[in-house]
Amino acid sequence: MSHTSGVRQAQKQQTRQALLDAGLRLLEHQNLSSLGLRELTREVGVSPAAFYRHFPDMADLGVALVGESLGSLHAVIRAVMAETTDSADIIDRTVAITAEYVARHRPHIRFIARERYGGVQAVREAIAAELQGFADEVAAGLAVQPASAGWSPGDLRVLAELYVDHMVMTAAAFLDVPADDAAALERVAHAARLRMRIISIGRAHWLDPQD
Amino acid sequence: MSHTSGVRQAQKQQTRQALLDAGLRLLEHQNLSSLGLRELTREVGVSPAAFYRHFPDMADLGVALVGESLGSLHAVIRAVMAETTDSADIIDRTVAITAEYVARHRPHIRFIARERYGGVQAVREAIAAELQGFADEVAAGLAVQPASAGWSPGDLRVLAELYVDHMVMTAAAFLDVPADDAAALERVAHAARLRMRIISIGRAHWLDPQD
DNA sequence: AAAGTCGGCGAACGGTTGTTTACTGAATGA
DNA sequence: TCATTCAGTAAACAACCGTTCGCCGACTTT
Repeated sequence: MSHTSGVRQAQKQQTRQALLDAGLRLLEHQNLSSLGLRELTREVGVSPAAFYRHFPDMADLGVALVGESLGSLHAVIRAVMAETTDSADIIDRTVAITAEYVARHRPHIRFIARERYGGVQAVREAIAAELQGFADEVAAGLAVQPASAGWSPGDLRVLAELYVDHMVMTAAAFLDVPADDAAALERVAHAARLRMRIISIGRAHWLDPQD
Repeated sequence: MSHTSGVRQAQKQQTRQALLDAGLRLLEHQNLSSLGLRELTREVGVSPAAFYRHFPDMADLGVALVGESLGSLHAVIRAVMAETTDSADIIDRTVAITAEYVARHRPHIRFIARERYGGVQAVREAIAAELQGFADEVAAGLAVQPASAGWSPGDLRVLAELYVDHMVMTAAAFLDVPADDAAALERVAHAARLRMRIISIGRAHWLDPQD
């Protein structure tokens, strides 16, 4: 049995993290599948061989980055869903939170957008699994809302996925905007709120007889 | 002044097309930015240097592929939008057409999905421009519909973009399904129709006072 | 204090890459 | 018919790639 917090382990974690950080930095302008092992270790300042002490593969580093990028979002989503207030401003808050999250984790989100349909299967699958997890949480949150009366579980799941996809779509739109262009940011946010309202109204009138 | 249809030109076009075809084939399982020039020419059966007779760049070949992939879609979209029938089955038809288009142009669509947020800027921009063109057409189609009364041009544009994004989203979902798994295809189609109905209902009730 | 563990290093491996060069030979136009 | 154009070639270039190897030296356990 070894200590989990020895100097050894700490130093190892440190260069592992340095690899992840440098990877994210380099991936801001290129694909995971075109990121070279040597290119990465050069950026960190370690020898190429050192890479293998931490990851067997570049794909493996990618999967680790997915966890780092999306892991902290679960808590955020849960927090948003917990506010059962059916009021209108929940849309505004959701969009604002999305904008802030993108602003604060720009490289992470860019990485996710790039690799969601990228060339590395293991990474694609990791992202898909994470997004499905989000959809699960959203679906659970929707299920307890009064507005969901009359919805079949399957249809509710589709609605949850629509919300998640919309969130991803919004995040990607924020990515295309320079972080300091307030006017453009507001335009994107306005469009996002508008889309969300359309969806919410559609949900509210789903069971209307005339439709 | 040279003939545009000489034997010379025809043969050149032929190997140019061979390069595009081979590119699409190889890009089914990898990124554009990780596709090697030699890898491509090897697949076609020409010398590496021959590539430069047709494209200055790999990025340039990518842009050409974007045109080939999305160019023929304009006509399809215009056709769908022309059916001003506000009836419910226009949704079913739209989804069916999307499914068929994906089935018939699988590698093209996969390429677009991969490179939409991929690592090659010129290609990203080409795709974005093409999608904006689609949104223009959809917006124009929506504008003449009675259901659009009371919508500002800006909001109508957002709605059009939502429809286009939804189409892309649906196409990407079809990509993840093996082309012969009828049950899974129908599941995706069902979800797509459901999402589109939610959006359409939201649109219809947009101006309701209670919302 | 001695023995063991293990993260990082330097060097070497065979192989691939993009690009340039001077060339050939068939289609072209006068 | 003869000169010209030009798509495609073969060869060479330096640069870079991922991966393996044995070794070192600091930390860790006994």
